Amino acid sequence: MPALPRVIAHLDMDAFYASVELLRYPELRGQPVVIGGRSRFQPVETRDAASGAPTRQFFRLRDYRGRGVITTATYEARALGVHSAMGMMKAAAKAPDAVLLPADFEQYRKYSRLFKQAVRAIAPRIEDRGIDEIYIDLTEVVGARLDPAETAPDEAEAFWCAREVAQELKDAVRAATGLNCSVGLAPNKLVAKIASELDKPDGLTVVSAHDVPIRLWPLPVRRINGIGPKAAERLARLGIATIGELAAADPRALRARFGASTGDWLHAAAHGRDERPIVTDSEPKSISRETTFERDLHAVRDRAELSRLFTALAERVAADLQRKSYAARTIGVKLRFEDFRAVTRDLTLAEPTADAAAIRRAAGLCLKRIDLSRRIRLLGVRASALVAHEAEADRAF
DNA sequence: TCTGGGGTCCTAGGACCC
DNA sequence: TCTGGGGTCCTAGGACCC
Repeated sequence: MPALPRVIAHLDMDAFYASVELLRYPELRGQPVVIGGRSRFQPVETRDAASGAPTRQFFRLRDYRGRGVITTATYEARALGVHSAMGMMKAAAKAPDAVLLPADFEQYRKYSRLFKQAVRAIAPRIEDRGIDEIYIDLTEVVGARLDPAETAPDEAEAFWCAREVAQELKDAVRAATGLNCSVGLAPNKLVAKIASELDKPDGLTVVSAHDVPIRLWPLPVRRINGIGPKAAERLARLGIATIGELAAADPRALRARFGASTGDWLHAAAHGRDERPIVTDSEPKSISRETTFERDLHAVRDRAELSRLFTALAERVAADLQRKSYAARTIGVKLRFEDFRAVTRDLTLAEPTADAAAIRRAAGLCLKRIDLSRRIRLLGVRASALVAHEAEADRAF
């Protein structure tokens, strides 16, 4: 029996948070809409002065005051130059009339479960990559559909069949949620991820191994998942801007500049090579809560407020641990100062805990090891070295 | 008026052990 | 030219991703 060619899909929901909001507020369809900022910018339900008909009053980006970044923007807002991770005030300068909505993660998680269920019903081998994207191993689904009399299915046939499956996945997601997604099909995760972005929104894009030079090589190196701003900058200094230029670079030179492991990875990635398997189940490694203050706080002058916020964070971490049935052996804190520099401290305990008071105590010990003379803009509490923790009720028997 | 919140993975040094 | 060498745990920071 010949080995089936591997077929991996990357499925990415289109402007996910914003699209979920448009289901709730269909009157905003076609308008620039951004999600982000503080939760007080909720739409206000009112009545039309003349007719008495109920209407909604939305905040506009120009109304926003305070800290925060854009989480998601509709394609209409992106056309105005607004992108996720952009500061709210900068976005407001570009698109003052864009409608502003605060994030509603409970709602997004609900739609996330819905679309993943719809996919799982067709193709069960799924790797979760966050709330709005997944990898899917379609190898066996495709193998089961190909003619069993076929002795040696080739890559072209496999992708022909996979394209049909992918269209079914898109239809099923749409039926379950009313939302569009984009799918990339490729021999591995790395290429599938890039492929899913090529025809967004509502795309379905195949990039086979044979297509890599035509489809991938003209793209900037930043499109490779794992090459961020720092690596792209270092590559640019070597005169490497595109994936093709990276593919043509001397592997020995890459190893010399980036180290053996990263150098080899860069070379393989540029050639579209990636053997990583689909990981269908994984345990969390850490659970954390953090908050950026409306204004920078001082350890002495704002002691009471900081202490209250610190306790609240510890309590939220404890609640998250208990809800997910984990206990943590390591507790840590994170601070960001007014100059945006971040520091972390952590402490490993003798016994794992999920208790709010114990977490607060350990976090307090961590905090004592930090110089608190500068003003603070962010405070966080983190639990790691997690161990599965039976609920008390279960353990009693 | 700069720059969220929740994560993962990697590196690197020191402690400690055999 | 010598100063042994692995392995694991803990801690801190940083790059990167969604």
